[in-house]
Amino acid sequence: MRISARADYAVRAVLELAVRQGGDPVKAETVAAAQDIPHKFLEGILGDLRRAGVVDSRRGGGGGYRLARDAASITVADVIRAVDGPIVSVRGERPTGLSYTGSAQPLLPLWIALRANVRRILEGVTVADIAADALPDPVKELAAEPAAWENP
Amino acid sequence: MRISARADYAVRAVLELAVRQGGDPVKAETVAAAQDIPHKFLEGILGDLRRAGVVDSRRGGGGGYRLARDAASITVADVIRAVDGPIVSVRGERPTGLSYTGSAQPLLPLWIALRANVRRILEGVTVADIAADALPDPVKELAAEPAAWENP
DNA sequence: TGCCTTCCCCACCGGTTAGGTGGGGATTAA
DNA sequence: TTAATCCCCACCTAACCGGTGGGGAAGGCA
Repeated sequence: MRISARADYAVRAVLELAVRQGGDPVKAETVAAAQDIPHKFLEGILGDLRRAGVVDSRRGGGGGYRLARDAASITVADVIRAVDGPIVSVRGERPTGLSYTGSAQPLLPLWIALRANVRRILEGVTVADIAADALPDPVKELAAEPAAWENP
Repeated sequence: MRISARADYAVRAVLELAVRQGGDPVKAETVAAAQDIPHKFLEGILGDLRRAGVVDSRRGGGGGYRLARDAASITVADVIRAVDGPIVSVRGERPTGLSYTGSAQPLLPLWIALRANVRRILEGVTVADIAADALPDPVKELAAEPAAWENP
């Protein structure tokens, strides 16, 4: 279960747009420098985010990117789906597309529960939350447990 | 966030050993046929599980595999770690190995919380639970929500 | 002692993905 | 008209995923 570089970069890019909200559009180059993301790679990511309706763009001098809607209405799940597609997959398929037989049958509800649990986090945190350094309480509680920081 | 074929196969293989517990060792070929897993591919997976101390093996006629300990003490997380390494990674690294600066700083606790949440599921479900078709209540509740079955 | 069975190790392989780069065209502001 | 900026496409290398094949090592049995 890996968070890809694209996903990580995308969240950071959107975040960078969020904290510069209100002013002029922000150039891809500016975002790239601020977050230390390869410029051309970031352009592809921003293209995905635009097609998904997360950001808006304007070309030409003084152009750049800005959020397409309020930061409080953009969840981390939105961003990740925009660049990576489905959040959780098993062997490349959505859990609902699987079929198990015999004793393996309870595996399906297990994967479904896992996905629901992941969504609970990623759909419950907005870009505004992160920008304000104010993660929702349930998330803060999870991160506060010392065990969560251990690598078993 | 994908569950690899290796992980899926590994859980199903261990499960197959669990339901045949008590008798003779089970041949890889038998597990492969029962769970429709490519035989040679499965052998590699069983090797990983053996090295991780999840299963025991015996060679020669009448040989095969069996669980190394009680099914109730083997969690799904144990099995997945045995074949795929760390459960959650960001850009190939463990979350604790990351460093974010500036406005992206709250990303670290977010990934940590995400990992903790995933672990809660995978470490909370044992092979015995699945074999008995008796998933823990919290998992059952998650899977019972209709929204968990939708593909947004 | 052979012989059969089964695991065990290693090498390889084709296709996909991840991560990244480069060039040039389209659009817009000044 | 010119400079800036996004936009699209092609490409590239390395790694990974899923899978296969051959042969050797260990164990049971006659």
